[in-house]
Amino acid sequence: MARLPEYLRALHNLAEAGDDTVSSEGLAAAAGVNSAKLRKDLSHLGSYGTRGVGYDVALLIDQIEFTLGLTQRRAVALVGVGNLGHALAGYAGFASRGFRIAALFDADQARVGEPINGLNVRHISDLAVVAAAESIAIGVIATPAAAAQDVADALVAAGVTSILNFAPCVLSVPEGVDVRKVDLAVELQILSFHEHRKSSLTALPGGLSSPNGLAATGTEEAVGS
Amino acid sequence: MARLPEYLRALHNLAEAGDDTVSSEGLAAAAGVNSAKLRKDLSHLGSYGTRGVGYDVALLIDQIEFTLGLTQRRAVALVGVGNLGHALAGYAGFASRGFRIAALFDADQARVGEPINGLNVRHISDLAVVAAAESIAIGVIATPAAAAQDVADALVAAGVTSILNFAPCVLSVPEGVDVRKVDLAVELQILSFHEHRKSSLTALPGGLSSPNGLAATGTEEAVGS
DNA sequence: AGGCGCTTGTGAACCCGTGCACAAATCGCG
DNA sequence: CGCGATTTGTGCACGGGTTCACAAGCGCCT
Ligand SMILES: NC(=O)c1ccc[n+]([C@@H]2O[C@H](COP(=O)([O-])OP(=O)(O)OC[C@H]3O[C@@H](n4cnc5c(N)ncnc54)[C@H](O)[C@@H]3O)[C@@H](O)[C@H]2O)c1
Ligand SMILES: NC(=O)c1ccc[n+]([C@@H]2O[C@H](COP(=O)([O-])OP(=O)(O)OC[C@H]3O[C@@H](n4cnc5c(N)ncnc54)[C@H](O)[C@@H]3O)[C@@H](O)[C@H]2O)c1
Repeated sequence: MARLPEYLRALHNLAEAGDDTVSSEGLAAAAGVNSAKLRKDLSHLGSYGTRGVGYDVALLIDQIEFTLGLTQRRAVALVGVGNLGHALAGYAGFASRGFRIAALFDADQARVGEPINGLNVRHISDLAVVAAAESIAIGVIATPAAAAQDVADALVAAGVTSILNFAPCVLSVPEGVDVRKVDLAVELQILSFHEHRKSSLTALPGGLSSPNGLAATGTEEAVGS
Repeated sequence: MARLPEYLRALHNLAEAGDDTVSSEGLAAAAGVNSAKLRKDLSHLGSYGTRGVGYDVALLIDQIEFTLGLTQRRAVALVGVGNLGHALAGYAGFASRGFRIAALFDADQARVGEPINGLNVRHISDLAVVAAAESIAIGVIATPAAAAQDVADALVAAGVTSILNFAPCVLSVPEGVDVRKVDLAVELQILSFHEHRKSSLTALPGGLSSPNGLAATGTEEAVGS
């Protein structure tokens, strides 16, 4: 499930706080989900808590990390060392969550050779050999949208089977390759939609009729203090 | 629906390409979704295409932009001008998608006053007055996780009712405030899970038994060339 | 040792999103 | 003017995710 990383983060927080066991209720609150959902998710991966007491934090962390394939530190390639690429390359949060940025690539010769965070930017033409040498299976695209498809093709040709795409465009990849897209403008537009809905609602204080029957789903967070 | 922004982006691309009308099939392909789903989405917002011909691109853009509340250019506040915050502040994609970064905030006095992209960083204590003056309803949090809840509280107190959170933590906000979270490490971990699943599958070539019954949903992209 | 309270695991109902398939409608052309 | 090609809009069934609710199991305290 896509919620396992959230559980994992919450568990690490609990482990740092010194907790040894957690109840499903407590972990659900820390991860911001329903407790029944969490129990069902955890049961699906065969992890057994002990009734009456809860889950063993350290054991559960191991279970989830194994399920997510984080027992090995995975190497990722970052393509496009521009505005966003710099921030990503300098981000310490990846290393602490099971990943190692193994190589940086760019098409701009002026950027090639630039050292970032102890790593030198390499030219995109080196992608294939470096990916093979470092056994890179995950690629991150932080190039303009116009170049994203070409980069994706190059990544796939280099043996990458999972791609995280920051460019606002749809990628077409062969079967067996997974793509996840992160589009920040889309996130803001969804928030804007909520703003629009809210202001329409306050304009009609009785709430007689909502402006439409739409409901945005996804990464939504249920409110509540 | 959360897919409207995707449709909008695809429509803008089509408009730039000079197309006047689109079939649901064509737009669905450009947005990477099923055509029936797209038609149902569009029918939900009352937009009427003409049968036998398709949808009017310009009209549909207006319809979707109205539904998303993008008729007015919305002002957003960005809090935390660090590694990631710099990239966001310098990103041109927000302006072209209906948003205006109206103010930058940070707690670090060394950063206050720094000009970024024609905007000066202000101290977080100015948030309330600036938000009121600029009528800011959307806030972006790009601070460390430890500070995120405090920043969220300050944003809410300043009248912000929608928050985009980049810090890896759950925020608790009062009812009526919407929060969307973007966690890049989570995205990578989901990809890692897919990698793990794929490698387990190839290890058992017959595919007799999948390692578990999990299926990650969400921003997934259906493969296919 | 036995009972009691707490927590997990899960059965089942429910709800919603998804996709198929088709009727209705519109345009272009003869 | 009428017909066929094309495309929208939608009824309906299916599947999966979500939630409630409760039985089963475990530890602790007496
Ligand atoms: N900066 C942000 O905060 C932000 C936010 C959301 C989305 N994005 C998206 O992320 C992408 C990158 O944004 P940015 O602001 O970093 O842009 P940028 O122009 O600063 O950086 C793009 C980099 O990609 C490199 N590049 C171009 N073509 C390439 C190719 N074929 N192969 C390899 N490298 C290539 C360029 O040399 C440049 O260094 C864009 O698609 C943008 O829409 C950025
Ligand atoms: N850099 C990335 O690529 C990246 C990727 C994913 C997630 N993130 C997350 O984004 C957040 C920011 O990352 P970063 O790399 O930019 O960190 P950073 O340390 O470079 O920047 C954080 C900024 O927030 C400011 N800040 C701290 N406390 C504040 C407060 N109370 N009010 C206002 N400002 C405050 C700091 O002064 C600093 O300028 C982190 O939570 C990180 O986990 C970053």
